[in-house]
Amino acid sequence: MTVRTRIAPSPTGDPHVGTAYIALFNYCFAKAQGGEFVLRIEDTDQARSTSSSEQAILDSLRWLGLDWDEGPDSAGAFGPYRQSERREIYVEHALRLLAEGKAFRCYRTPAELDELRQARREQGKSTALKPSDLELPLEEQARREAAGDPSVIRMRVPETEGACEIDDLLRGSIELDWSMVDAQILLKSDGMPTYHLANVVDDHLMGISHVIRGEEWINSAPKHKLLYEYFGWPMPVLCHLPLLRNPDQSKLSKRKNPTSIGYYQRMGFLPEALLNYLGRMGWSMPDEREKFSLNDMLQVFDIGRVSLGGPVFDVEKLRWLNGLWIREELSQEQLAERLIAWALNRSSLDAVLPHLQPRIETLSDFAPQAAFLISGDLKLDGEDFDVFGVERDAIIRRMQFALWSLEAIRVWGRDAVWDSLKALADALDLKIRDLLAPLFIAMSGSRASFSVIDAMTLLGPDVSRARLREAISLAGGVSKKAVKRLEKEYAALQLT
RNA sequence: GUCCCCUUCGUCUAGUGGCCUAGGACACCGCCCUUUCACGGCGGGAACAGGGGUUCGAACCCCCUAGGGGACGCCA
Repeated sequence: MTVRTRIAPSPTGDPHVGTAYIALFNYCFAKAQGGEFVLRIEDTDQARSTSSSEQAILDSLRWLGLDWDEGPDSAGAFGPYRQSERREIYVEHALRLLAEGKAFRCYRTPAELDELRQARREQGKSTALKPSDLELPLEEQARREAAGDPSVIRMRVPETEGACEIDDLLRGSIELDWSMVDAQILLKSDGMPTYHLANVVDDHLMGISHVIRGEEWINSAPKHKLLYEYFGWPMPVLCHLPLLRNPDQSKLSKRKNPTSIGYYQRMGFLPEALLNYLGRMGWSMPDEREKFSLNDMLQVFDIGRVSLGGPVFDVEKLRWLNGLWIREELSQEQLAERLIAWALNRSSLDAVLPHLQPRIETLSDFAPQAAFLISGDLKLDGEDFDVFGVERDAIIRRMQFALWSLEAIRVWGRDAVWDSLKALADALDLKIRDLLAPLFIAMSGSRASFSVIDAMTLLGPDVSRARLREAISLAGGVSKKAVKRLEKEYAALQLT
């Protein structure tokens, strides 16, 4: 048996706890039965993937203690790898379907697609576009081809009434209506495959027997099943896990909850405890123990014990569990080692001291001045942001824009932070000092500190962003409506 | 809007037709321990979404309703 986790690198480079959650269950399912657990990196979207964001994911999973097998990939190479390097494989398979009449070339422009979807919506039908909606007459195809217009390859899907039956390991049989299934793009105009093509081709070539993924994929299962049929390949067993939720029940998102693994790492959670907690999401030990190790979980793992309701990720309970691990599983020596490795090591000090040495008069001044770098919560409230002689709304706006700028940074570092904030200040026609002032408060909890740029560099991307999000919310937050308005204004700044 | 999935204390969950007067954990409250605060111990309030069936018997099986979530992209 071979089970794989597909991972899409996050554009902001911060590996999501949801990713680790899925990976954990894939890992346990495979390993508990002596199978193989392999990783697959999705990088078919150029906007998302960078080698650093991929590396961040691999590092996070290793930190948690999840290791993967070096399974064979579709080209016979080993280990997690970049899909873009194997682009010919997907092109080949797409052309094969095209030759067999199971796919077709589509020259429709985005504007045409909008129009078609709009028309269907007005008729009260689903917006799923079918081959008959999309396929142009041969002469027109030839004309657009000759004109050098871009084209994609789409799959042919049934246009008749009826449902596709999907078997789910946890839910049994699910019937999905074909009318909801659109003529999915398989190969984009840039020659890269979409998830749907890449996923099916890879899984087959890698001999994947079980696919355990998030619930959000249920609706596209018919496309995958159809592709397996088109290629004449056996279908792997599907298993859809519930989605992790915010306290308000919506899908876990960084706006409402810290979601990056790096954040929890930087906040001083033990990897064992975080993994343990994820193992309690929708799953339980047969004896209902709360604290267990990955190995404990492996010994008794039964995928049938997954409960289907979407679990809310509760940081309070995670803190409690982490405390249990610290108290019960670590000797004093081990705790000392953890602390040293976590923050009090030589290289952290070397990074901080250049900023503090000029500012301290006694060694004991070090603690209060460095406190904000290693503490979790800053104990701020909204009024802390009223000291600039600028209205609260304007402050929030600046902080939100700054957050978006910081989220766009791929490789975190002093220059990257500076460049992005300087560009933002220029675009807003603000002095950099005025843009940075509220960020000082957000990052350090005080106005008297060393350079906020340096502080963010030291705090790292996850904590910096989380503190800024927290500050925005403390200062009053941004309503859904306001977000839309601000997004427009931000886009209009034309930052790159 | 259309389709799909889901529904046990505020939250994570146990429960797969009789062991359920529904158990455990977080959080909360009270008491004990303690020079303080934690930790620890003991105790408390707190849930089967609603309505119909099936059955001798339903948290558990079926149907309807309601609520929540997800999906409807040249994102994954």
